[in-house]
Amino acid sequence: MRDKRAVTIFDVARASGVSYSTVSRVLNGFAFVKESTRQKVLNTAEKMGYVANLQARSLAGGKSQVIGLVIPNLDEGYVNSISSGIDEALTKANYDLMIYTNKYGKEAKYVNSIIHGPSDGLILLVPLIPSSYLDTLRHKHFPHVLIDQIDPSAQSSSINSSNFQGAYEATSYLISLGHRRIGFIGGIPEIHSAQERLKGYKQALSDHQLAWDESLIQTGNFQHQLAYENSQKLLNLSPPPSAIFASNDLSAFGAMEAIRERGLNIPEDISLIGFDDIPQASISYPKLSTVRQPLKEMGKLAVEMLLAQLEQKQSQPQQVILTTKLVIRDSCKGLI
Amino acid sequence: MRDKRAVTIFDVARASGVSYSTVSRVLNGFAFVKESTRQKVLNTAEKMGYVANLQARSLAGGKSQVIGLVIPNLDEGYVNSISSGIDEALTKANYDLMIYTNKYGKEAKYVNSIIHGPSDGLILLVPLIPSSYLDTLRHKHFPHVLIDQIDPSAQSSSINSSNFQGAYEATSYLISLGHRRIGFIGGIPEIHSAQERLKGYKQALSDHQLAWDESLIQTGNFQHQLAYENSQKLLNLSPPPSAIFASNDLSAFGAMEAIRERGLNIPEDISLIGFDDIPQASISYPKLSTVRQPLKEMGKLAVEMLLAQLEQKQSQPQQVILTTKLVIRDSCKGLI
DNA sequence: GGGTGCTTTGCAAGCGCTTGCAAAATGCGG
DNA sequence: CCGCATTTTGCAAGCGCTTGCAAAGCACCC
Repeated sequence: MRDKRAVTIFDVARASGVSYSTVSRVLNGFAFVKESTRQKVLNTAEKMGYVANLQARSLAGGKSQVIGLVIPNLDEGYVNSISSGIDEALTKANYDLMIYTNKYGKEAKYVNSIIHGPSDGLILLVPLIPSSYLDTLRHKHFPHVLIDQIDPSAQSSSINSSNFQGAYEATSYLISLGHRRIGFIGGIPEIHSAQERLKGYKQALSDHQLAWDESLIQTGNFQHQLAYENSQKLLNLSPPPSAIFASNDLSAFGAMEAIRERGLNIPEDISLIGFDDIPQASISYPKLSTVRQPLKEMGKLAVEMLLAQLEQKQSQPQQVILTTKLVIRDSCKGLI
Repeated sequence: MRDKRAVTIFDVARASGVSYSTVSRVLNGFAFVKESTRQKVLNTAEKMGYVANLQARSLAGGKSQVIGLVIPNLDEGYVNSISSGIDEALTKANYDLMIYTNKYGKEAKYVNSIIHGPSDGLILLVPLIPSSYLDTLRHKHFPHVLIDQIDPSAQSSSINSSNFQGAYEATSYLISLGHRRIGFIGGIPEIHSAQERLKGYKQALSDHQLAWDESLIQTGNFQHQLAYENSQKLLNLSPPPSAIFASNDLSAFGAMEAIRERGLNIPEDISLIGFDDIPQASISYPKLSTVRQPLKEMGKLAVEMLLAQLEQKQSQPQQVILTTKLVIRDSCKGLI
């Protein structure tokens, strides 16, 4: 079994000749502690190798220095890039990270255990979250931030990127290249970002006086496999589209596979553009043109907003929208 | 601020007319509780929406149901696949996951805080870990499992895959295809798995009476960029190798890029094989032949071994080696 | 030298839970 | 129906920490 004996504030207190509450106050950066005392305590603590017991601290009503992160899963590029940004920011702020995975579609019924868990706050990076979940969070005044999710009531802080705008630009770019029949592979229809991307696509078409053709629009799920199948359908149309806009990079890769299977070349025979700019996009072949979401940035910002809540600096929920950027690489080409 | 009021065992105890310690025992699956009492308590707890306060439980000496995972970072395919396996197994066993990132090379000086943190046990998925770190873990009898790491003293449980064997097979496969000049892109030389893969490569060559040529062996770091540069060097040799074996898939993708930049085709002009079989390998172009490590499996097994330790079922450290498997896809071709 | 108004420190209680120990129930044989 | 061995239960202490409250120090003034 695990040995638990460790240096406690009592030990530190004894060693530095003060009371344990003074030690506690020093450790928590409390005011009203004489500077000389503070130094003395800090030194002995350091010397004795004191390390705070976070569960005790948390139990007693203090902060646990743990932030929870709810994500759909651990092995998806998009989520990982954001998580990585979160992790970096958290590390810098001296917080630990607790990860709760929650597969798409699986009821997120664990709010309660999370709230009663060690986390001081929660970052939700799950696109489809039941509103009951959010209600609980708000009702208990549990600090949280939403990523890639719109809160219709605007009662929770959230971070999104300009999905509409990005999709609009991507589509416009294809149009400017001369494409007129542009296939669209959507994401999960219930998800806000997916809806926005579709809207952006449609808007760009109509702004350029192009009627959009329902048969060119495929409903997807942000995954490789379905995008692959959807692309096959697109390719079966006559005439097939001369370009495809996939709602995320993963789907774009699915499209790539389908296109290649037909013996077609990207971008010579068909142009392809994605959304996200996950790391793979820049090392695929051909390198994928895509709409970049500032993924790490989103994670970092989420942490900042959450910590601001924790420090009571910011009480009003904020809705932030980060701008996307068209990244042109090698997967699109002008129509001759 | 966060509202903390929650249902405690006292509430449950009162409501079901027993003492709080009885409730505690029921909740912990203790023997010596009358079946009828158990049922009654369980029911009221359920009804009242009781959820255990893990920090309190852990403070009081119980289990926290949290496992710590130390990984280099959050956005790398190989690590994520394993982590994903860990997460699934943990979820199934009703444990939560605490993630500690620890960039390659950065001193892992946080053992102490982890040990004093909420984790009941620790999985270390960091290839380069200072032995002082391990010493602390062992000294404190803190349950832990190593992944992809050899413990020379065999005092810690560890999980590895057959790196030597896998590299041997990959190389032999290339040889059987007629290749004689096979470039090798290594991993971080200090890391055991990297060493084993190099050994496997060399052994395969010498078993086939091929002298190995130092200029064909490049020292890498498992990353895309360096592999790209190393591949350029390889390609500059005269004659260049007709095949390249990269120590991991990420490096293989770096090689792909370099090869393509020369206007060469894979596998027509040059064959390429990787190691790991991360998800991208099967959707790249061409699809990458590689040596599959059972990544998820490794994660799952790590959890099992750790939980066995926690339940004191297994006290002897175990060293497990999982077998790799050659996965032949489209990136290798016989020499004409 | 005593009073006043700070600043600094210490004590005690309590966060929600586990667990050793002792007390209460229960069962069984006689 | 009693005594004794077991099975169940309850009590108290304690895990390491925060924090309200009160006591102690201290500087300064009259």
